[in-house]
Amino acid sequence: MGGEANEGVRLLWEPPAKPSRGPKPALSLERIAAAGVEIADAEGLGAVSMQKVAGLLDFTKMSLYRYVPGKAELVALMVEAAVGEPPPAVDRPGWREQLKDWARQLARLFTEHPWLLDATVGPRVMGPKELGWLERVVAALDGHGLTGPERMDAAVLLAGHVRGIAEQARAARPDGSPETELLAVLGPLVRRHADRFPALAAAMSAQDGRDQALDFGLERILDGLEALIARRTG
Amino acid sequence: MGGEANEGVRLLWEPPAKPSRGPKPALSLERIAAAGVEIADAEGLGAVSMQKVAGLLDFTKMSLYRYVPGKAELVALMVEAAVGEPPPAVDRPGWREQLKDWARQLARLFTEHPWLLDATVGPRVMGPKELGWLERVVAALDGHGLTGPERMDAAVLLAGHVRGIAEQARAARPDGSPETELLAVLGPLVRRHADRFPALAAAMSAQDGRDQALDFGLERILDGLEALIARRTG
DNA sequence: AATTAACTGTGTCCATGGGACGCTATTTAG
DNA sequence: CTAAATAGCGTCCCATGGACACAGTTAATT
Repeated sequence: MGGEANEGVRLLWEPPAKPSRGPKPALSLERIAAAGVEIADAEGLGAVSMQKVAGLLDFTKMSLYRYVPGKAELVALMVEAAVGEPPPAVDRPGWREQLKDWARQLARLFTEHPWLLDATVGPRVMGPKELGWLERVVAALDGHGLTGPERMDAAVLLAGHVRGIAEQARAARPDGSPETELLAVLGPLVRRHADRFPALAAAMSAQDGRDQALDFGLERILDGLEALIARRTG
Repeated sequence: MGGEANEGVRLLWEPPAKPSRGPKPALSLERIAAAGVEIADAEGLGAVSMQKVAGLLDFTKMSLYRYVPGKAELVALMVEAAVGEPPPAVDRPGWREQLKDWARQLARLFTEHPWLLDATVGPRVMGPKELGWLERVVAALDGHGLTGPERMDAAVLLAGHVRGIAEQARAARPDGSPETELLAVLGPLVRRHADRFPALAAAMSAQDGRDQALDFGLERILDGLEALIARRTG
């Protein structure tokens, strides 16, 4: 319980100020985070343990604690490493294109690192890179008559949608994981209990490409924002 | 790894068919799930262990395994118990009011059981109650010109938004938890690096009630859906 | 009523996980 | 050259999820 949140903040926001005396560190936060990401990409966040990360680097578990206060901070570093610098603003001018591009980039991120979904639940301190992403989307909405909180709310709305879609996409993926692909089990379940879930049974009858869901919600959100912006500026 | 997903499905979807011979079970899935929910409500999902749940019921850890194949299934039962029967459709007629009410109810659920946010990440089998909630929202959209997949996508969109808001609300809550309330740490951070996050710094300058965020996104989504429906039916 | 099969609750054991602590080796400021 | 500071490591502890075998209990069958 004594995680001392301040430590985590410093680790994410301030370069670790290399010491003058003593042996040279053989590791670095970057290498440690990269090793964690590698494991998480391959086997999921659950497979990331101090042991495994250290093992991948040919060090012992306890060595890592010279660099990282605890596992929570390791995961935070992994998130920053995986998120990376926010993609440069696309040169197309409209806010709508900007947001659409941003959402697609974010979706790609969740596809490449599905464990980000697990690593970014719950109260946590965001790092500069993650905040950079947020900055990008809020900036894209500048100067269209929305208030500050409204711009933030719009960002949360967009991010929440992408998250939801990514989660659903992950569940549907075969993955090689022992999870009998969820759709394969949920579909028959709904059909077997069609009396209790008539609307679901009807809605699930048609099959279509999965990527539709991202764009569908995206267009709805953008339409809604456009309506508000028109009301404000017109 | 041998979780045998089928077991979990049966546990959620088929009543456990009480045996004819042998001693009467002193416990029940309901009591076990309730105990788990009690602990999670009080101390978070991380505090839920077989030991603690069993201890709360004055049983030993291993007794639970007579009822539940493993911890994953325990959590699934807890989710079903916490989610409860979907709220009855409100009697106001419009789909818009229906969806608004549904979203608010879901938000209330996440407020009362914040650990639901942790328990409902990642691929998992949904129980009948959870599917009942989904059914409600899909049903509300019946007969307005949307295709089946579109209705599903709309549901995911709405649920994703509520989730995102709930997550953000939880992070802002003081909680008594040792987490230095995130906003209190993130605000100054953004302000200190205002050069790197100009849009964020500007957007965060104004403070307002937190509940705005839920309704803001909700109205945007509903506006977007309304535009689509108008296009389809008009 | 006696037998027996099925079932319940439990005690013991193991592997894995995060983390505390102290020791030794190394490097550089003075 | 010496001493302070720091790096990596070995050992220990505790909590957790779970396997497994065992003894007590109950009801269907004989």
